[in-house]
Amino acid sequence: MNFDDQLAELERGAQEVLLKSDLARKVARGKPLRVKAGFDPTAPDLHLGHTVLLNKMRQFQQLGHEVIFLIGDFTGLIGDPSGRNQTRPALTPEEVQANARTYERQVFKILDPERTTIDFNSRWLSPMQAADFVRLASHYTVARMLERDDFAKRYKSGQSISIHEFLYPLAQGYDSVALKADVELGGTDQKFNLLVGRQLQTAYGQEPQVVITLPLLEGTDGINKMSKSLGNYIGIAEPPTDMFGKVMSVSDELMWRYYELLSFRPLAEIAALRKAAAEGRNPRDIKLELAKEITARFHGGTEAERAQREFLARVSDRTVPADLPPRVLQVEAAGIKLPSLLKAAGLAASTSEATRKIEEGAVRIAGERVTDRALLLNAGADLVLQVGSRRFARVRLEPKG
RNA sequence: GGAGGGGUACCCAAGCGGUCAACGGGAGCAGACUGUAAAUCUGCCGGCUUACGCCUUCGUAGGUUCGAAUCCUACCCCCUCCA
Repeated sequence: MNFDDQLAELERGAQEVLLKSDLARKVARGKPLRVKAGFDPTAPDLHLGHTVLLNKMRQFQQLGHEVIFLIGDFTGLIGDPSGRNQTRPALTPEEVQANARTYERQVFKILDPERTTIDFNSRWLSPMQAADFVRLASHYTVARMLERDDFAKRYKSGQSISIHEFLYPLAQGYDSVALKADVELGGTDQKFNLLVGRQLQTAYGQEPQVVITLPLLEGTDGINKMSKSLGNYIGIAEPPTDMFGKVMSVSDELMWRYYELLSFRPLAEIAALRKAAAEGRNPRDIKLELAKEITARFHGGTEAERAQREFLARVSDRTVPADLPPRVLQVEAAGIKLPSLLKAAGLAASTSEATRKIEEGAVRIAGERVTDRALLLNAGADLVLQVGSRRFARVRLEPKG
């Protein structure tokens, strides 16, 4: 890949590159760059939102650069005040290690293990003496600290800012010094912290790192950023059919955003897809390709194909999934009433809910809509139950005792 | 340390002695529509029920009352202002 293409590739999808000229100069040297990205030691359940960053790291790797996956176990003690997060409970070293292993397992679906170094910032931050921290703190000013938007807002509105919160950006910035980072990647919400790194590197006599911020991916609702707590996420460890279905459930508009940030396709190809859509190609088919690409990334091509077939069968043709694991339920000799059965099969949270769903016409047995809430099912039956278009169960009823 | 405000179902938020399982909004679920969605419209949205009803819920624990989310007492928690 030539120089210009390489630069274009690295800037793809980025919100900001500070400074582009620095990046060009560093790349032009032809030596592998040290690319750093920090991760919180908590919440090791990664979702697609996290992978925007990982994808960028991967791009660097493909161009021959070295990536440092930094786990902020020390800074985790502080708790990032970005976006006014609550103080997090301190994790034990064992928990941090366990989380790190979970990260590794998930992260190497995207990153190249050969070109990835996993590191912990406690390695250099823990041994620091109080005097070292004083020295570190001397390189930054209160005025600059208060430039950060959330600090500024809180200060202005009279909300408290603990001194230790100032230490977070400093510690994170110092990580770049310790690692001699050439590039640091992060979400747009990290911009301030990343820039502190540049400042501190200069103060410690190093060449400042290039800061690349990446946009925060919207969740499946298309409004809020993807997050586990909002329930609008697509986890990278989710089963293929769920993953496929969730990608398909995003709006047409959001699909293009996902293409831009999650697909590995060249930009030219994506442009071609847009053109096709504008000329009347069914957006559903374009979305299928996206869903397949993403599912294949985490589960392999075969599973992705299967998930697609399943999706089309279930949603387009409204048939039940092929390989439902059968469940055996014990029932009284007199049989079991439908609402109780739905609850026992895990398709409804309560018999009350089950009753409502039956009356709403949402319940099907073997594909046939059932509206009789008093329906009695007897032992010996082998049933495929369905609530709505998404919840299925196969149950075999056996007499109790 | 002083003064004041508040804790209601998943979230926000009304209610301020009975008509309250509790207005309204959001989220969620379902039906219709569709290209799978999104949007829109409609319904549901504590539990149990042989559908007649029954049971539990409004920070916690007591009390007053025929009757309390609503009044009283104590306690716990949160917030704001002053110091």
